[in-house]
Amino acid sequence: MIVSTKGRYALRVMVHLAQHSSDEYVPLKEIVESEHMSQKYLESIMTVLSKAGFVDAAHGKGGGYRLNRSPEGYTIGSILKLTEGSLAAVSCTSQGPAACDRSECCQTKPMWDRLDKMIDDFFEGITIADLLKEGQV
Amino acid sequence: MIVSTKGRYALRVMVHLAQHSSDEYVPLKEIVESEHMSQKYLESIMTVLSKAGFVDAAHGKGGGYRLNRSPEGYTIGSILKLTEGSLAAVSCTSQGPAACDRSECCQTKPMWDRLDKMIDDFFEGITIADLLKEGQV
DNA sequence: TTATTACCCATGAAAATACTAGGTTGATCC
DNA sequence: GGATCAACCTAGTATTTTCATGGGTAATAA
Repeated sequence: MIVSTKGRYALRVMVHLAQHSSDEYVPLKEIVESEHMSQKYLESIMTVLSKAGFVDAAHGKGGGYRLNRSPEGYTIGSILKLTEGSLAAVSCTSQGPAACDRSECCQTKPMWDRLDKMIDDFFEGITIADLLKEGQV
Repeated sequence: MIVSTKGRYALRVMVHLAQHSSDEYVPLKEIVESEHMSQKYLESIMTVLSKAGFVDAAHGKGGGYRLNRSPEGYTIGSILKLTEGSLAAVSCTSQGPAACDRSECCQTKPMWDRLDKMIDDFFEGITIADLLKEGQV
């Protein structure tokens, strides 16, 4: 598994915010109800997104979260890297070159590097805006 | 993480067998020493490869494991699917369509499907023979 | 000042991962 | 036919990751 619920929830929340966009803040409670997620779990994810400047947050009545860019401004890769930490398909490549002491003689290392590159390109080539379109088949 | 040590060990063993090929059997002990792996852990992986008919096994003195096809006959995908069970990047897609009850309305599902397809094509397009070449840079 | 909503910190159950331990079966060599 | 070698089988276990839960605090609006 390359992407856990953490990253998937983050994406779905961003899509939800994009769909219900305007200048209004959307409270977490509403998202949780319509997407059937755990509120407490989502809170911890939203804090990360908020601290990283991906969303604006507002306390109190009428508060909640909202996007601060257009949906085109968020790549899937940027969101997943933030919430998942890394998108590496194997541990050999997730911590930089030093993670594997056999990297110089390992016959499989070049393949993992190519895979990582391919996955990174894939996610960096898709934005939240693309997901909105994709749903309207 | 999409590929655990289990699958990575399996690949490295297959590469090792391909490199030391002939009609001779290679005992696990030798592989473990040259690749620095846990013997007992590898045993459990080899049993899977053996039962699936990927390698021949022989007991006793002069025994061990050997490939029963040419290196071109093994795709990386076939080995990883066997040892890892699945290569799905997200749980939504790993158990077939039924795994996610929101798949019909989910905006992200088509993306996961495309990712899975891409990863599958990647691994099915590489064989053990390719890895042998890759190491000789 | 009360309701609402984000934020913070700690804890925990369940599953997956990466082994470890000890014994059994089958083949070869002397 | 006994010693040795190496695959095979069953079970257990420590560690880590995942996916939350619970309780409280801080900021904002009506």
